[in-house]
Amino acid sequence: MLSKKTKYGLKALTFLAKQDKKEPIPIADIAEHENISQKFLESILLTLRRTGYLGSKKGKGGGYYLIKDPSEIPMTTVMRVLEGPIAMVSCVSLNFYEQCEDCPDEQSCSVHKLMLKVRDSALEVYRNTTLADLLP
Amino acid sequence: MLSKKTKYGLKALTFLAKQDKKEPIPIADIAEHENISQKFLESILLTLRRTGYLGSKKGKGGGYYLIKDPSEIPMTTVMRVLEGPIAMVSCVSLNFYEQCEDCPDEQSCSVHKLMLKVRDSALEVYRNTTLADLLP
DNA sequence: TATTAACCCTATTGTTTTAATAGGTAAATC
DNA sequence: GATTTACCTATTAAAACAATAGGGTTAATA
Repeated sequence: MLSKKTKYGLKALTFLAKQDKKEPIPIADIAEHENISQKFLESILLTLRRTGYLGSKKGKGGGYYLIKDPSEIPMTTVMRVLEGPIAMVSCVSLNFYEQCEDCPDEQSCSVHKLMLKVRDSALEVYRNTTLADLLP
Repeated sequence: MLSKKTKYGLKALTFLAKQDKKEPIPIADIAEHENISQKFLESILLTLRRTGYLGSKKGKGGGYYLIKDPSEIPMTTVMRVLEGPIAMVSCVSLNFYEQCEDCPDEQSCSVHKLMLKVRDSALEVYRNTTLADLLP
């Protein structure tokens, strides 16, 4: 299941992408429009800033805004930062690889084989989908 | 992340598929060969029986065995029984659909849009992969 | 420079899910 | 009828999740 963190993060990004003017939007505004706990959203936006696609400005008139055009923001980055590894098992993860402790041989492991396919298909979706594709 | 339940279940099915003779294999044997807690595996195999692909026999000489050929066992069924819905959000689930409580309009929801794509791609993998494809 | 409104950070808590354990029941075989 | 094996119920320990609380810091504005 998708975590609420990711769900809220995506909704927040979409909300920012929909803004006409690219002025900073306060957290409180996003939280209200998307029905998200403000404090929770705060931490999510902080996390999202690590993607480099999201900028923020402090003080009066401040808030969050997109640095890049939505069409330049791929879901691979967003999903990895919010949800973590795209792979369902660490032994098929590109960015978070770890050997399975209980698995004697990766090549002959059925779980490995299946999850490799699933990862590849998910990756193709995320790579070919940008924030712009998610707008109404 | 894939649950251990699913991981173990897949390993157990693969182990059964690899057997030359199709005689029942006791849980204890599967558990030992695949390094799985026997009690945990018990409940997993019970769950898997609901797919209709797995048979069991009690008493001496009993155990679990595949009813169908591995090539006739698609991953869609196995994954749904073990891991639950293939969709990452209930509003895009085919078999476990539920409306999101916080979402005013599904059609315009960015999460819905993205997760629909992800579901479709995962579904394609699971539909086109049988237990036979996972054998070494 | 004082104020304001926003971002930033740490810690805690309640809930749910997961992974496993324990103990007993039912059925098949010898 | 003793043994073997699957079947069922309940409990628990640990982890992850979703939020809450409270305060601290920063930077515009007046």
